[in-house]
Amino acid sequence: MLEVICIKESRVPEVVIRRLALYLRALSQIDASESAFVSSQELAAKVGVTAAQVRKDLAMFGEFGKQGVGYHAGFLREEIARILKADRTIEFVIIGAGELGIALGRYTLRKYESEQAYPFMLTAMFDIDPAKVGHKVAGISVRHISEMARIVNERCIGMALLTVPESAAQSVIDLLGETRIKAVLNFAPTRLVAPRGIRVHNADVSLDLHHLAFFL
Amino acid sequence: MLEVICIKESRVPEVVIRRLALYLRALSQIDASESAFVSSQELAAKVGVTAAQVRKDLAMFGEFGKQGVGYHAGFLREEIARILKADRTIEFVIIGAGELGIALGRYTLRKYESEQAYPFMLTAMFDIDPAKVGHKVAGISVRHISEMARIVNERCIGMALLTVPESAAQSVIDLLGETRIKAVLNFAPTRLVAPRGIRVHNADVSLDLHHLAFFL
DNA sequence: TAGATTGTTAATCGATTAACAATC
DNA sequence: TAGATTGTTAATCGATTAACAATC
Repeated sequence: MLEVICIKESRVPEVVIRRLALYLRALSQIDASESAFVSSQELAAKVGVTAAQVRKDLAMFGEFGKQGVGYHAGFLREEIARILKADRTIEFVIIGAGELGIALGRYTLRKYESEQAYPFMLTAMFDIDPAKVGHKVAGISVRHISEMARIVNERCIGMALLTVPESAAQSVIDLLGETRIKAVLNFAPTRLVAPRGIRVHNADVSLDLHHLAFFL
Repeated sequence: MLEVICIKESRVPEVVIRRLALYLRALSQIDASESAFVSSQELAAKVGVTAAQVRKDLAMFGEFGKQGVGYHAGFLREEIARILKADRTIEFVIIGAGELGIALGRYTLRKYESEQAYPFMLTAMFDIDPAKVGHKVAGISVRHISEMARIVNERCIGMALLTVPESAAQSVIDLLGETRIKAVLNFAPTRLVAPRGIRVHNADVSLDLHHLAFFL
């Protein structure tokens, strides 16, 4: 007789992670001002989901509440931040120093400097165009793409924003396969074949526009 | 005996609409070059879903294929474009002429001018800052927010991109309640309470970053 | 203790996948 | 006709909601 030992593949649905980010944001807003405890009901109302869903989502990661009382807002915020790795500084790079890349670079750097708990720090920007190399974006120099792999690996950077033209996106992500980059946010309107070990999310404005136009 | 006439509330799941936009993009790419017909299998492979899903999605809107043959690529592209309202020019405005607003304005205008079938046309930009009013973005003048309602209504514009700071986003969308705007793409990192009849989608980079950081 | 709210199990709902008769 | 592929129905899967015992 064969006993199969099933390793509980603790698979967390994507939607749960996304909602966790919403809970974190809501908790960051109430923490200081209101009472020290929040119920799943209150948190749910702020985020726009059901109380049962809040409890279910949190239950995937542990027991954070007290029966009859609710969740300690500060503690829950810290725990969710830990789960989402937002309790440490996350360095990232931007590849593609066009208008969108520069706008996102300035935006995130400003947030990092002004918001206490904002964890994402832009560390470097890259472009293939020699005319752009050397240009400074909010204090960060744009470097040539050929330096990318070395710099990313030296500084152990795991995250990249991809703001290159559609035609360049696939070749850039192929380059990233040789680096420590593990997560990529792709702004190019194209489906990328990701190298093994790299997770790609798409932030495609054209797709959002098409989606919205359906409701006109 | 009472006969209940059930109006088939043709509720289309959000994910289906999103995939429709992906099918449209894939079809636009193959149309000219390859064979005139595509099977659900081929289309599925290009988009990264199953063939059954392609057929199921399309079946929600009609019968577009021929058994044993597949779908005529050009015809299917036109039909999906019609469903997504991408068969006509969709005028939209950008509210908030900061860096992100300007970058998105230039990006979409360039696409509109260079891509044959790109349906989204930026018609006006607005800001509350008098220093920004009058400035031109790729030929489009930035106007004061106080002119927004009048211009949007005169030109029957239904779509808006919201690129104002988080603190201003809710008051702007309240203003939109008085206009013909029906769909809003919100870039501010905050949940908006939409006026009746307005559909809001969020394009929140911070949320995407949190989501991705989970996988580091 | 009494009231409230969690964590969890069971019921429901909806979306995806598989399968196949219809038919080009 | 024979082979292929659709449109659709049934089976599966997974996520959401409801309900409630446990307990603060």
